[in-house]
Amino acid sequence: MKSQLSAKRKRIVDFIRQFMEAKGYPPTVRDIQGGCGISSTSVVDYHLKVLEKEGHIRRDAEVSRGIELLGRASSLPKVQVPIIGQIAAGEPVPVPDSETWDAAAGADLLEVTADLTRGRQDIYALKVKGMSMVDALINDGDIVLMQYVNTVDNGEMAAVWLKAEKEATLKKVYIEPGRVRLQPANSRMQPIYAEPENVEIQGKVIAVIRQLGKPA
Amino acid sequence: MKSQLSAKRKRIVDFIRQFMEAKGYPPTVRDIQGGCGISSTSVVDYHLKVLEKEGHIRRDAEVSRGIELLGRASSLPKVQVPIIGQIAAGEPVPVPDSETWDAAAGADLLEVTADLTRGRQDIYALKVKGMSMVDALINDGDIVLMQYVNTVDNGEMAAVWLKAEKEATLKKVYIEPGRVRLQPANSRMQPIYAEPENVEIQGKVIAVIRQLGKPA
DNA sequence: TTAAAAATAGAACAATTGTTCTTCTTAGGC
DNA sequence: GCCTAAGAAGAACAATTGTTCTATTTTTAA
Repeated sequence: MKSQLSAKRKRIVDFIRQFMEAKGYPPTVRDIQGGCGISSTSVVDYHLKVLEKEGHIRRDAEVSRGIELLGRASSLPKVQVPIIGQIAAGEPVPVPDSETWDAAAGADLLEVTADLTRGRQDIYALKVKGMSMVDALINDGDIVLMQYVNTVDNGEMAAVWLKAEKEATLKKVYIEPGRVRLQPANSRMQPIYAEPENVEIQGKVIAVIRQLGKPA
Repeated sequence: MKSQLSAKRKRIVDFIRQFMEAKGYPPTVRDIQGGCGISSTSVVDYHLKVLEKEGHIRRDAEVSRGIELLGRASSLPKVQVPIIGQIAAGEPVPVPDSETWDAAAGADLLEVTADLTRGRQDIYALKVKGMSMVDALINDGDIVLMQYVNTVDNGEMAAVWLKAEKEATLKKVYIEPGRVRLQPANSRMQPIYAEPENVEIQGKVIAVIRQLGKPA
């Protein structure tokens, strides 16, 4: 149902998008009139009616600024995730506290679409430092999205703190009788085993994001 | 400047957010009045004035629905990236064509925030199949964001098609005198060398996204 | 060329909607 | 109690803004 846009109507849609971005609310018919160099409000209304029929916008009758851009741009909400620190082999893993998710708290924020977090709560992010996690297929500089939990299901990847060794690592965790098996994500590599008392789950790994060719 | 919200004002802010999500445009004073069970428009105006002074919203005077939520919505635009196929060791790498970025073209779309693509154009995505890319620290099921280019700078990671071997791989590419060095991202591993005629750059790797614990 | 469809113009109207004014109630500090 | 500030109520007003009507021009198709 969504046919191709004529030049003028594409201009109108673009204008609505820009206006929305700049102001936070949609333009009026007269805003569009001025912004697109159209000489009458009735012409704007005419094109808006066509755009609605073609499925590019949705309009609410008799409602001021009652225009919504469709084209499934607005579907997925964004989530802001605080980057609370870095994870490195020899350092304790930063853990979120009650203030971590206060909007005011000024930490670095990463913005991701909600499909990455799948609507989960208590999400935070850590920046990976060093090459010690390559067995988990995680590189220096990667961002790991974490969920703050103290237990994980078998096979889920978690940030693990090995108390005796004072070492942080990212591994798939399997609870086995009398021991915990820590399995690298790279299944070609060998697991290591640890005493249950020696293992502290610091959080569950939800996703990994790597940007290549970063500036310094 | 952003003090804590009283119960009633928190309700108003939440209502504005929900209304915005549902309708695509902000509510009127009277919408808020009805939605929050307030008995007079002047009371709504009173609270909106306070919310603006406290920095939670921005208002445009004399403008209908002239309310913008601040704080969140740092308004990084989102980008829709088509997932045009999969990349596996023994298969040719899908390359985008002119129709790939037509909004209408129905392929799977991945939505990411623009900071991931850094505003680059001609971005597409591939789903990694198989374990053959683990030397690039890329796992089965990962999504790689690609930019459609035929040449890369030294050290950038690219999707490479080795014509003779009929094999696809993701490697860092270094042009050297008389040969091309293909270096795994895992720097502990050894590079391989190829004839320049045997190397076809299919695209540059911009980012890697991995979701853990996916449903089937 | 000619007729139909698409697009444009200008104006007037009516509904929506922000603003303001006055009065009243409630809550907390002294 | 008495005071001040915050909050609430209702109504009236004025600006904003969507809608509609008729007439005209341009484009498209036969």
